[in-house]
Amino acid sequence: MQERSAIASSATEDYVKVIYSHTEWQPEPITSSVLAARLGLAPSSVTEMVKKLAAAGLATHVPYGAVTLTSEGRSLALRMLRRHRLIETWLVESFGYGWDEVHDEAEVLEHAVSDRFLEAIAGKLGHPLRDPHGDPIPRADGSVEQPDAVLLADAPDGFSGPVVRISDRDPALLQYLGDQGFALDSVVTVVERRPFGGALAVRLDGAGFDLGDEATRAVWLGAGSS
Amino acid sequence: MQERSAIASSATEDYVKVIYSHTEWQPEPITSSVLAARLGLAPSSVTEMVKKLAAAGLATHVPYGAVTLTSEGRSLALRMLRRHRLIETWLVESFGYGWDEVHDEAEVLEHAVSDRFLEAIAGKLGHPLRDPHGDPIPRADGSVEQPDAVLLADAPDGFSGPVVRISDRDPALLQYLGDQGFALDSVVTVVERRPFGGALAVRLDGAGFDLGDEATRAVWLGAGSS
DNA sequence: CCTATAATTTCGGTGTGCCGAAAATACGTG
DNA sequence: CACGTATTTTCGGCACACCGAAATTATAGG
Repeated sequence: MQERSAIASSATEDYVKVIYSHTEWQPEPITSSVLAARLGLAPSSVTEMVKKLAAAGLATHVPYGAVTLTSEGRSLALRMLRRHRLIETWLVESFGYGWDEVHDEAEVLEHAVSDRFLEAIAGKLGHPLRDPHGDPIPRADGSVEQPDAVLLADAPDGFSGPVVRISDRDPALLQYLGDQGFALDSVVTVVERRPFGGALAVRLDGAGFDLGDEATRAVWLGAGSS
Repeated sequence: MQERSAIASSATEDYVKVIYSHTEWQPEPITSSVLAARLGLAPSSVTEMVKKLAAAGLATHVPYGAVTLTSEGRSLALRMLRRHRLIETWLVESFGYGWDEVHDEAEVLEHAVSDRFLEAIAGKLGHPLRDPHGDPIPRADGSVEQPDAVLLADAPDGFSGPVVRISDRDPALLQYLGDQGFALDSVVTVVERRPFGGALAVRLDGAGFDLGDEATRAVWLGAGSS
């Protein structure tokens, strides 16, 4: 029998969160090198730490292969995502942070606040189910509403639908998209895909512009029409 | 020339805060063993860490003697006290925490929140100058209003004055005093000092009771009358 | 002033989490 | 299928902050 839910270190919480987050966007499990890149660490550090996660019963690891979470690891990850996203929502709603400014603050606070405190802010916010970027906020019991959505990069020409989610990975991109008028629920229409891997022409609030590869792979559109 | 204000570790912040706090109550500088006791650490750990504080230009240390802060150390300490006390105030005002419940949460958050965040809550609270225990909150520029007050243990018989400060060191004591009706600004009158180091009889809101040594050395009364 | 006791420091050691360099393994291409 | 490249792991090391045991220094009482 493994150690039953010993208190996880801040590092452990970060690893687990990143491992889980990856599967939110991509079905394939994450590899060491991607994990290292996301965490900004050397690959060797990741290998070592993943071994510890496995020893703690939070992850399983095929040597030279992928890293997967156990159900215990997944539940810790969901707990951390709930914390991160509730805190982000709260910073925007109650403190006037912009959606491009919340990430770093939430990154620190998610490890620091108590459950009591967290649930207090959840209550104040009316137990929201999505954060300022449209990311779903797991409930305290670990259940999540995964919105079905199509990546803007994958949307067919003519497709039109509301923005339901925007990746918060790159604050600069968030700021740029915000400046262009992108917001949750604003309706985007795919006008034309420029040939040879070029930009994607879209229309938003009547105005049209081109989006590069990075941007179109960071925006999800909800149920719409072709 | 020393390292100019490199970012202090959480441990450093704690040491400096405790060293400073001690001088708030007692004029003599703190010794290693008291520091160790306050921090809940082994004396040997403290010796070692104090050496690092000295190397960082935050403290000076006479071997086998006292630990004192440099002006740089003092300013870091004041910064941490401002954080701690603002957060405590905020937890009470905005989250319904009791004054005996805020300490642990604040202890963690004080190392985690950004300056931007801290000043946002300071603004929300109207830039208060004292926390729920009556402890003075340093201003952002490092200045502090030290209320002049007399320790209940030192007050003469017949002395009467408002509670201006209660030590937050022992949550259980805070809870007890709260239950007895003690609050900031409630007026306490010293009735009689029982002989042979006995309890102190006081009167509060018409009711009278005896307080032991520990309690009378945790309560300060403001300008009053004998 | 000298000694017993108390406070402090030194010393060797621990756990966590990180790194770079070198070795091991996997994988695509010819 | 064999070989070169890319990925992953192993290994030795480091910084931080902690510990207990042993050695050192301070201090109070006789």
